[in-house]
Amino acid sequence: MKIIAEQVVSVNTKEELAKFAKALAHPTRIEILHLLNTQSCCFTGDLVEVLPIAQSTVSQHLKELKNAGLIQGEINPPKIKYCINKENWQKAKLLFAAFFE
Amino acid sequence: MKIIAEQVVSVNTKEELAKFAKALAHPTRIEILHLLNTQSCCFTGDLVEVLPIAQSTVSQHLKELKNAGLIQGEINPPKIKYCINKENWQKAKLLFAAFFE
DNA sequence: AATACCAATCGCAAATCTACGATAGGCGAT
DNA sequence: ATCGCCTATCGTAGATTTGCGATTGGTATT
Repeated sequence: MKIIAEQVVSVNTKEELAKFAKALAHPTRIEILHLLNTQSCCFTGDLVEVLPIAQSTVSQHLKELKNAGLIQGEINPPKIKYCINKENWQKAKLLFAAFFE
Repeated sequence: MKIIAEQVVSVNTKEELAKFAKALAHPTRIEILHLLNTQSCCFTGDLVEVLPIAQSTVSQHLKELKNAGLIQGEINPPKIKYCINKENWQKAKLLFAAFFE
């Protein structure tokens, strides 16, 4: 057995990293995040216009990104404006950077 | 429409990033990569010993990491030694870093 | 040649993901 | 109150993922 037993990456970190990675594990979600990150914010309708998929599917992807904590929505009647959740974005950035050393 | 049309992230980059993210999208695979990255290399059996899952499942995870290009196996009869694929590891590191800015 | 060991693959079941159209709900404008 | 717009949710279908035990295949060793 040549594996060092001590757990250098905590269970929580490991799972948190996997959660963020899962959110990024689809080209559409990568694109959404990239658009939000370069555009500051935008409405669901704007995304639907740009992406080659149905509105309901876009909504689902947004929901996943929201659940992962990477974006947040703000009601701006009658639209909903989505932005990067900067706090968690930074967290994810640091986790990935640390993971890759 | 407030979205800038030009595609800053190419389709290929987008898909490559998603591919790497998918490989990282499971706590077990995060742990395997972390072990390999801190241990240089190790055998499948070593991983099976440490991870709380069946040998066949470990083998499956290793296969996915191999397919994503993040690890490589080298035959060392009668065992197989797995290592980080440094070239792609670096590539992934840079892609994630660029994505998060 | 027979045996033992290690790891990959097969076959299967359950769970999750992706996508869509249809429907529902919230809010402003008429 | 009604209409129209925007977005979330529902229901569903098909694909993919995750996990396991059992089996197979490859490589020393006996």
